[in-house]
Amino acid sequence: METSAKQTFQAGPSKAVPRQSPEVIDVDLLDDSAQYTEPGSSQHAGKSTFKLAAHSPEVSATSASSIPNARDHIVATRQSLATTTEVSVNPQYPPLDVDPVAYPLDDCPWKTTSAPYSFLAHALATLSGTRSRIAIMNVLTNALRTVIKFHPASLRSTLYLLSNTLSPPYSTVELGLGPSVLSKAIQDVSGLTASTLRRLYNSTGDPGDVAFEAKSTVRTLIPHPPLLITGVYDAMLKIANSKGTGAAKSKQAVVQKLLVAAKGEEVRYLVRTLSQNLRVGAVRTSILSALARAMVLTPPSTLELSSDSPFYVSSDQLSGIKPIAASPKKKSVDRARDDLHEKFLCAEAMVKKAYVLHPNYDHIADALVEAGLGGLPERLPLTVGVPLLPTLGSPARSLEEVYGLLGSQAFTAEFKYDGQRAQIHASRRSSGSNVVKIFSRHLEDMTDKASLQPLLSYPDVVSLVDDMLSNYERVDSFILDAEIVAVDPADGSLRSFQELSNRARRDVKLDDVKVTVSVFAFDLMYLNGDILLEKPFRLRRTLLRTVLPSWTPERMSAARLHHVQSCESSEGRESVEQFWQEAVNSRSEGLMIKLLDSGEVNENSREGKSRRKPLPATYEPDKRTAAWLKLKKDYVSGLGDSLDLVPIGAWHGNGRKAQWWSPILLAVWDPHAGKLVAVCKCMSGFSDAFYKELREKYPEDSDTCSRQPQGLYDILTGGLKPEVYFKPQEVWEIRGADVTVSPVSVAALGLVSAARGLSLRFPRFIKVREDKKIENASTPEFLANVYHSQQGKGEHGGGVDDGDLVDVDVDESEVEEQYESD
DNA sequence: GTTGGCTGCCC
DNA sequence: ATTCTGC
DNA sequence: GCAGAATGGGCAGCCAAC
Repeated sequence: METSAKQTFQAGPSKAVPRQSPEVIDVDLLDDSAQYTEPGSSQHAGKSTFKLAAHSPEVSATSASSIPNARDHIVATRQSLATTTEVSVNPQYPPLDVDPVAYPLDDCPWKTTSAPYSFLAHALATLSGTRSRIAIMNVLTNALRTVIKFHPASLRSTLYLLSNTLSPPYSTVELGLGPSVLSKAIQDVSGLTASTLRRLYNSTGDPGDVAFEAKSTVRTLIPHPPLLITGVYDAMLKIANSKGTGAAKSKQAVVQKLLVAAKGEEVRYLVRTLSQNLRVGAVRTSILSALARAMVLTPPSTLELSSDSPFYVSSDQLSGIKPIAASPKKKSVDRARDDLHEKFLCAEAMVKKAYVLHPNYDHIADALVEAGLGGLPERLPLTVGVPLLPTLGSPARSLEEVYGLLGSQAFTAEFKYDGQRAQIHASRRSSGSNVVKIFSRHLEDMTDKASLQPLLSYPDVVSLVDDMLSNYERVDSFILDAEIVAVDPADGSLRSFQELSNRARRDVKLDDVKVTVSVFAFDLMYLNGDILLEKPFRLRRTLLRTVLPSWTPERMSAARLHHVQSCESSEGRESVEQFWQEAVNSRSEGLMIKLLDSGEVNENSREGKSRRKPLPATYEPDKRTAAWLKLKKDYVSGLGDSLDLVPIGAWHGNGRKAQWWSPILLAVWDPHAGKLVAVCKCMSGFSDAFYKELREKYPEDSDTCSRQPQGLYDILTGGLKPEVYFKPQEVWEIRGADVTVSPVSVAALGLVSAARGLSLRFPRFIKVREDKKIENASTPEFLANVYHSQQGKGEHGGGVDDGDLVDVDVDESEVEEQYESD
């Protein structure tokens, strides 16, 4: 089998991309169905992935200048192919980006009964071609209308494929497929070598584009039946469900089957879907809005609608809407369009509300098809056992900013614990077996028994909740919001996030729990059958504190229930300032500031003019508003850990950063060894303009950027091997939240741990330190000192004395002293 | 049986 | 998680 | 201001390779 894979495309020395006229490879391979239906086949042995591909030394011929714009090149290639190959065989669909009022829906645009995948690929390709939100909404809306009208049974699969998910977040289905298997499959189907694919990948930054290019070199002799939307979705499920020995092979077999059957643009979006990075400018929110609009315009034919419905428009009304004027001189009055817009807004609110309370596309699709928009509240209620989307906090940079936004309105400042967000559901059952569920921030099920994935599982928290149900007589059911934190079993003092992550995550028995935790509850969304979301936070909190008081089980290592430590704004600004200091000096991330009663925000526009806008203190699923402000110490200048690091290498960026270096590898300066030692990668904080300059300062294969380290400095990278090395010549200020003990970094190796180096949590670029030379960059000792000062900050304060070490603006001479003192 | 790459999740 | 960008 | 995109460190668990 292996020998039949004639590789027409060698890892050629001078070609970055295949030539415009594709050569034909041995197609027998592709049409041999045994090739992709036998999971046991060993044909893939020895092939390497994109990542592992050994690059031939001749690659240097692929200089950036020989391909001024790789993206343009790809587009040109695609167009030239479109007239000659199977791309033109695809059905021609009507344009989707038109005003929905003008979109033709009289004739079914496909010949199959079930909706074909090519239609979805057509929609995705159109989405990719625009950044206009209006066009994106039009495409999504018209595509969904078409599916609803001509094959509503495909709606579920369409929603999952559009949103690039497989199942509700709280179910345990996952693809278990990464770039490794995907790239092997593309190799096998296209016959291209790993290094050719690797080079394509470097220039396009998108595995889907690579697959598209690779497949365009292949001509299939035997026509394949069209892929269907439901078929592709079912294949994804099949991939997800294959587990155990041989799983990788059978996943790859399914992928190859899909790739062989896919034509033209289908290939690109299939692979983007499989790599779980669709990148078409539309995710959940837009999809839900479009779904609502589609239902307004094109309700399923099975529904009986009353003419005065607040959601639907009659065809008479629709035909009364004028097309949008091409010249935007003045907007002509169009009552019918305004009315449609109103209905859109109303329907969008309904669909989004249904989703945030009950995030399940299966249930939404079924409810819409069977009962219409009006059926949503009843069919997707807030349910104990089904997670709702959590309220999110918006960042605040200082206490001044907090007071500026909230003025004199009552708020509470709560400790922001460094643990894991948990939404806890409980319901007492008379039969004895209670319903207890724990969900993560992204709504994954973390309850022990139900979880088949490697997630943190919390039998100790489940046991705590069972205790609560049996001991709190006024409580039958609740949903609460909390942070689970690792604690010292002896005194309950807080431990680090890293310790929490050390917990086993699967099939954990109560007695096996090694890291004790506390549950710090901070909100209550549901109690004894009452939905509390619309109640002000003050009331929710009072209920939480009175009905679910703290609880410490007998057993010392069991999970405990606490309420978060807080300080009220009514205690005065000084107390709040003091509480903030306490948070800074303890093992907490900072504060969460929460509005207690519904009020207003001050929105500071320029020149001191401030507008006030209503600010509810209700529980707002999936919203980031000023009602919850997170004040983290590492946001506040002068408080976070800030390091001066040297850029020493980089990787090729992906997607929108495909033409740039990203991420960048950063190093500390070790004056004793006279070496630069890699600490971490960084991709955040750079503006696009900075990326462009950087690409000019470090052009690929130049004297400042090459595949091997060059220049005067020795470089030590440990487990952080970049694709290219920069000539070390500048120093950047990099901020992080914490210094971490790292399995890959060798920076400060031996100073904190004999086997592990140090790295940085949440690294981001702040600015170039024009005033610093390599020799003035941060040292391993400095890194180790920052780490030690963090450790000093337990529950009991501490760390105040050595707090100087984490100051951003450490005096130049102080830094020098540190070097000397070692 | 052990090691190490891959994956998906937490922050 | 953080950050930047286009609409 | 929202929505989307690109990617950080680090962990356990799984599976393939040795």
